[in-house]
Amino acid sequence: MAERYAPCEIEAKWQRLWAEERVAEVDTAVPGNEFYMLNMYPYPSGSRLHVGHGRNYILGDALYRRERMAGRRALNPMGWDAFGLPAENAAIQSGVPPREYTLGNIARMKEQLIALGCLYDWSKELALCDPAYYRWNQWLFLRMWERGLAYRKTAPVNWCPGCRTVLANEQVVDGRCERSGDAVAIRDLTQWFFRVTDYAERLLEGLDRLPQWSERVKTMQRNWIGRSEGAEILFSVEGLAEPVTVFTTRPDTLYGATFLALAPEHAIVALLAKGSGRAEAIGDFVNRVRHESRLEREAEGGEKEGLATGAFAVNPATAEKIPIWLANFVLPEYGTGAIMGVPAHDQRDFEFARKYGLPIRPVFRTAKGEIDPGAMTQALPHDGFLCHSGSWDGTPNGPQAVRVAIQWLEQRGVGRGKVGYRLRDWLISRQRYWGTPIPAIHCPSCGVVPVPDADLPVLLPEDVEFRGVEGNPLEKSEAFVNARCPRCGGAARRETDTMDTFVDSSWYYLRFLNPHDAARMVDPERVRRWMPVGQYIGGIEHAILHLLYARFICRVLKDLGLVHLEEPFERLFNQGMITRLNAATGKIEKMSKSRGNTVSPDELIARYGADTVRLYTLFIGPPEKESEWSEDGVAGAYRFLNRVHDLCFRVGERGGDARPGDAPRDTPLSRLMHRSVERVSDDARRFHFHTAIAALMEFQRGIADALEEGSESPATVREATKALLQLLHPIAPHLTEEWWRRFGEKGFLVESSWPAYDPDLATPLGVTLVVQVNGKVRGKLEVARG
RNA sequence: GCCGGAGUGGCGAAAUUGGUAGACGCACGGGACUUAAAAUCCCGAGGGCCACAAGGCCCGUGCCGGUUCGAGUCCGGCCUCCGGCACCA
Repeated sequence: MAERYAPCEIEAKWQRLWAEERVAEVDTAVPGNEFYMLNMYPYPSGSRLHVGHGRNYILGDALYRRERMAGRRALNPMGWDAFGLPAENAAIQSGVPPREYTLGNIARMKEQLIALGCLYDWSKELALCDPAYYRWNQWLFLRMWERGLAYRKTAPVNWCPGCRTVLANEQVVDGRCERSGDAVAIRDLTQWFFRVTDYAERLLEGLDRLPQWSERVKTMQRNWIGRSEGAEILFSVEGLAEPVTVFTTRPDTLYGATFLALAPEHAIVALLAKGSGRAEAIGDFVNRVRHESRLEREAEGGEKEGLATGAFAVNPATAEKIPIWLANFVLPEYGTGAIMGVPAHDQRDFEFARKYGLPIRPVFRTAKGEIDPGAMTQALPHDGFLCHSGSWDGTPNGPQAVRVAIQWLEQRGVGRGKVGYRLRDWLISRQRYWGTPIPAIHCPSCGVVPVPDADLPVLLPEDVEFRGVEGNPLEKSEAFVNARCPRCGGAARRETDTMDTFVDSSWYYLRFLNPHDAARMVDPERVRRWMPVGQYIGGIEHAILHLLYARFICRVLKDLGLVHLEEPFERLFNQGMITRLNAATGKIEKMSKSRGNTVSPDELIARYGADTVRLYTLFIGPPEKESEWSEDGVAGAYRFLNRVHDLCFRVGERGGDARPGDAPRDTPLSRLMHRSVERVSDDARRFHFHTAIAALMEFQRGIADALEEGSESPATVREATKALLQLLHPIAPHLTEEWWRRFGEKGFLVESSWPAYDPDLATPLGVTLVVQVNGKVRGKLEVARG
């Protein structure tokens, strides 16, 4: 009579034993070559605390176990990225203070992770909302400020007049506040930035040294940085002392520039309006464009809107007066916020010129000759040879033409070659309570003054109220806001902006090495031993922002002499998201708390056990792909574990006590074993646990059949069964530990060595030869290898 | 709109390098065991056509086209869905 598989008892027992005997403890002082950790950052949901899908954690844990079994050093710490909007919104909605809400979520999720059998080294646990952690955000900020890498400038924000607060883009729906429904206004605020653009070139170059990152992510990052070579050209403006600077990638088309277009936000607009006699029309236009929400303005390839300022600039090449326009499609953040309009050769400029009756002048002559501008229906390609371009005439299109133009500009002092980037500086200010306070003090006489290191951390006050209608609660805390100027000692006002949570998550991986070090941010010696992170796992939604910021901060730390490396993550794996139908929107969306479509693992664990949940989660499909959550296959996963349990029981009953080496080497079952070890090892290496599981299912069936038929020696069956347990262990750790011990092994299975295989025995004896005629299968032959 | 990715049976999927499309599961159908049911085990199955049968033929990896002896895989053009977003001059 077979024994029943009782997952709850087995799992509770092993979770207790692992904790008591401290399996996961790894001394960071010991050099190692692998370092596993988990990305805890499902932006933009903002919540770093829920167990939404669990696959991230199970994937990470399975890899960690595989590495341990392979005898390689691995560290599996857990960090909680616990600042963010959801905690603050929860406070507003329910009255629970953000800290309480956050710590409660951490405690609950920790329980869930332990219940899933994840082996974290809890001695290295971090919470990023802990002052012991965020004080180092502040310390880093001060070092960056000293070096000019942190600075202030104005930037527009979404302002909700009803809530008297700044809204995240996510909170603006159709130009209205998602909570109050008020129309959202654009306001200019002076805010803090990190000068990530100074690192654009280094961030771009570094991608070439990351062979173990997917091309997919590297391409996205390259496009995001958006390097483009071109030139800045100075256009003098009638009646003004200062010229307008324009960035263009095609300085060679300068002779075809028939107008200038400025972003309505451009600093010079106010000056132009003053002398123009149409200040009112200009003011209206600027206002209108600025109140188009950013999304509207940037979306839908929208309608080109423009207004002539009445002012004129001089084209430095032709010496002609050309009109200065304002245009909604020129963005203040890119380049210089001003462009030269070359309608003959740029589609957007062409549409704009047609709409407003501006001249179109081709400056390239193609094989077909010149084209009548009036007959054009779209912009011409840059093709052929320059014409109508003075001394540049006859230069062929391409880098040469650009060089000729730049040389000409530089000789006359009206422009220069320039590399432009699409990347913009990182706005880190948030007008919110639940984040790292920015360590600055506004003094009426000394200006903006840094908080001295000795006064860190600047603590978030706890005695604040959340009602969601008075703006940032920090501003209401007298005890927080009222400060002494560190320089003159006079009464001053503390900065109330807090930091973007991406600052926290940009360096936490380093902190796992010295989580309780009160004296310094990072420990360079341990960094030298452990870094870079051997394997980083995170959702594909972080392909750009988080990973770029983390690479940026790592470079800053290197420049500060704190770390020796520029690239923190040697190998990157981006798992796809688990999606699920959102009942509220009727759409299939990524599972996230802010979208309210998460699934808790508790119920499934209670019904089938953690091993089944892990097995099923990994069996869904390839982890790099997104997949839609469904529980249809859970029962099948459970059945498989039952079969394994049953097999082990029967082998234990009849298997004898064969010793290693007793088993004959070359039998069908031993060949299957070697083949299975090979398949599972290869699949696990490339994160394809789902096909590894398929191989394990075939392996289990093979052993069971051999046992049933009595075709193999007890020693071979027992050896194969133990190999099955080892291969299955990263996926279903509890059941496999249980049988490993029952088969008389001492110590933990997770500490055993990963089975090796003999390539000769892993190769099938026979091969199928397929006969194809014209690509169609016409026959098959079974033949012996060789 | 821009950048990146995906689309294969009723469903999740496999095919790592251009060479047997659908492994392994779910759901389903049939059978064994049982007084019965559950559980378990065994068998079946992409679609269509021909055949009493063994078996044979055709079609089939989102759509249209191309390269190749041969395409799920490579190339060009579309459609739909997902992620990111800042009209990139």
